[in-house]
Amino acid sequence: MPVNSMIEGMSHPKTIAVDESVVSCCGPLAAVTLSEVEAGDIAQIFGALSDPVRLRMLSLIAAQAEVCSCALEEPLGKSQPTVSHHTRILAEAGLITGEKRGRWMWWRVVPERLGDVARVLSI
Amino acid sequence: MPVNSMIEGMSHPKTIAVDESVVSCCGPLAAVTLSEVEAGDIAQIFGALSDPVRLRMLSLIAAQAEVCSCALEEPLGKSQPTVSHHTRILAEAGLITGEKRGRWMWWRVVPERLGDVARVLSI
DNA sequence: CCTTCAAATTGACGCTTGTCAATGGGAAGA
DNA sequence: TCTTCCCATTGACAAGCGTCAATTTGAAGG
Repeated sequence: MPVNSMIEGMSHPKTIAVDESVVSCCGPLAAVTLSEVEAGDIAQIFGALSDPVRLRMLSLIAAQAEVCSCALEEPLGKSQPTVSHHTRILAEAGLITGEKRGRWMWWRVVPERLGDVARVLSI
Repeated sequence: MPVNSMIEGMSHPKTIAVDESVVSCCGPLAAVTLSEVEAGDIAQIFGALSDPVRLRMLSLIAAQAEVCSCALEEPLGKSQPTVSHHTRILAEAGLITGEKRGRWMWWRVVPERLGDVARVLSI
């Protein structure tokens, strides 16, 4: 199974672009040597996971069903623009989804996406 | 289960320092909110996976039982110092292990480590 | 020894990234 | 409409990262 079909793209509200392109579904790293584009797409997702603030953010969101942006600044100890920056990166990687209700932005994790990423590491 | 015991540290030849500190074994992201140190340790591993060249390198190594450093330059299209740089980062993250035999450096993936990382993404 | 060869290290360069102050956009409430 | 409040965007800055040429280390093999 080719590695270029490893992770399924997911759309996201607020026109944040998730790469629906190459990746699509399940397959171990060793199956086939990655092309440069494939590697780039997957690297982007791991890049989203490669920052401590974003990992703690993901952990915070995953712990509840839904979390408001405003509820992230204080536990993370980061400014509002910084929180916005990080949620954007996680969303672009398809790892979280946001929905604006009233004045608040509510974030949820996308478990399927996490599963897809995990599957890349299998063997 | 606390997230600070998520990934088992692994030692590596040639005194490349792998963080044997915090991480130790298995547990989903949502279990407990990550502390800053925990998040930093895990982020380092994802950071190793966040570069296209390193992903292709990992893919190349995983495809065989063992790969010589000298066999990586040409398929990756990178210079010898660059290859050395990337193998070092993957090794420091515990994702590959190297053994020097004669003049050649032979690399293998560490499947258990990949499994541990995958387990972090579970739910 | 001396030479040869593979890998690691150093130094330098440009590009990317995380951060925040300041500003802009848009939705609720008076 | 005007004000308030939450979030996104912009701009700027320092720090980090990927890359390679040049050099060093270290192991074979004459």
